[in-house]
Amino acid sequence: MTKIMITELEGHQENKTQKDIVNVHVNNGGVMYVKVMTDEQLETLRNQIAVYASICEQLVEMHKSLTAQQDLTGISLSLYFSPYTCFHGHKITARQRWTPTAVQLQILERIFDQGTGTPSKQKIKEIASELSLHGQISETNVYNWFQNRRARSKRKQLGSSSNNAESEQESRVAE
Amino acid sequence: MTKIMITELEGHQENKTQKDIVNVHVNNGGVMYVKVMTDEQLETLRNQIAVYASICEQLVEMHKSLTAQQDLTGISLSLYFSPYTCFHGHKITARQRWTPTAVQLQILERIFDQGTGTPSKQKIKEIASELSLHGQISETNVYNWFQNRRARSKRKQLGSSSNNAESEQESRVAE
DNA sequence: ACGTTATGAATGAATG
DNA sequence: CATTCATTCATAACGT
Repeated sequence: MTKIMITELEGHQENKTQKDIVNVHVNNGGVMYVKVMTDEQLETLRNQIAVYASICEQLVEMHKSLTAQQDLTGISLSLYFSPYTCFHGHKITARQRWTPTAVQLQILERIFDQGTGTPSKQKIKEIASELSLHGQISETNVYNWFQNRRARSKRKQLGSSSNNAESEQESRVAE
Repeated sequence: MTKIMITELEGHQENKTQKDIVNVHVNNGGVMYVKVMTDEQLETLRNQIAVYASICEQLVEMHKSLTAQQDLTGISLSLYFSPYTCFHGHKITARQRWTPTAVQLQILERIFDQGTGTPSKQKIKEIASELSLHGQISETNVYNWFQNRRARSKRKQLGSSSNNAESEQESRVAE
């Protein structure tokens, strides 16, 4: 039976409608930060994941049938996923600025985490080449990404190390 | 200051591997059940969703190449969904966002109007420090505020003068 | 309750 | 690199 004392931070707002992910002190032993969420929020998360699961399944099915029979001219597109759930704005916009796809991001993060800090020119070329398999990308994009990523992770470091006394006041949700 | 007593349900597990979303009693007023999760767990959820996103994209790619090869008439699945969608930067949480109090806003506006445009790092610190007397605030908040304030006041200028650019929140038609 | 607007925050790119 | 700018997403606030 673990008891946790939750003290709501920043009481500067009277009518907090449903801001309810708060930081939490665990007072048994150390100090541990956890999130608190309502059933509703958790439900939302579950739904989001469920939607993905559903989409994935449908796509897999689709792919299977496609590869199985080649002559299916009328594949019923019953596999519409209703985009309103998770993808609230399925705009068909042509963005002018590059946005990494999920796959690309994953790869980039992985490389970044390997700590091989400096991405040499050669390296950049390679990465860009690999990433181009998963979507439009240029070497400049890769370069910028690493620049920004490093800078921002650094900034985060400094910011958090400022004054971490145990005062319950601090400890805003990490950015 | 709301105090919440968390008692872990079914304490039949010592080494809580990662089943540790527990129910919670709120003892102020009514009884409210919420879940508690560590950052780590939240991260896990995020990753799960990210993985789904990744898989989905890959599947879409697969499908695209398949349909491309085989000239399947009428099967143009526009499976495109914006990568921005739900987890812009893998953020899932209902992020709580800072909202300046009236007093804070007043002060900020005043400083902004003084035209001392660039708020240096040091300045930011001071301002944040002062504003913290009037409510929860972080240096990042201050930084962002000035950033946004400047950008938007500038945009307004431009918009009113010559051709009216689209408002900030438009959605542009695809290519 | 629900759609709109205002605005805090995230981030790709540019600039020094 | 360090900062700044520009654009866009996401949501608090607000009107209906």
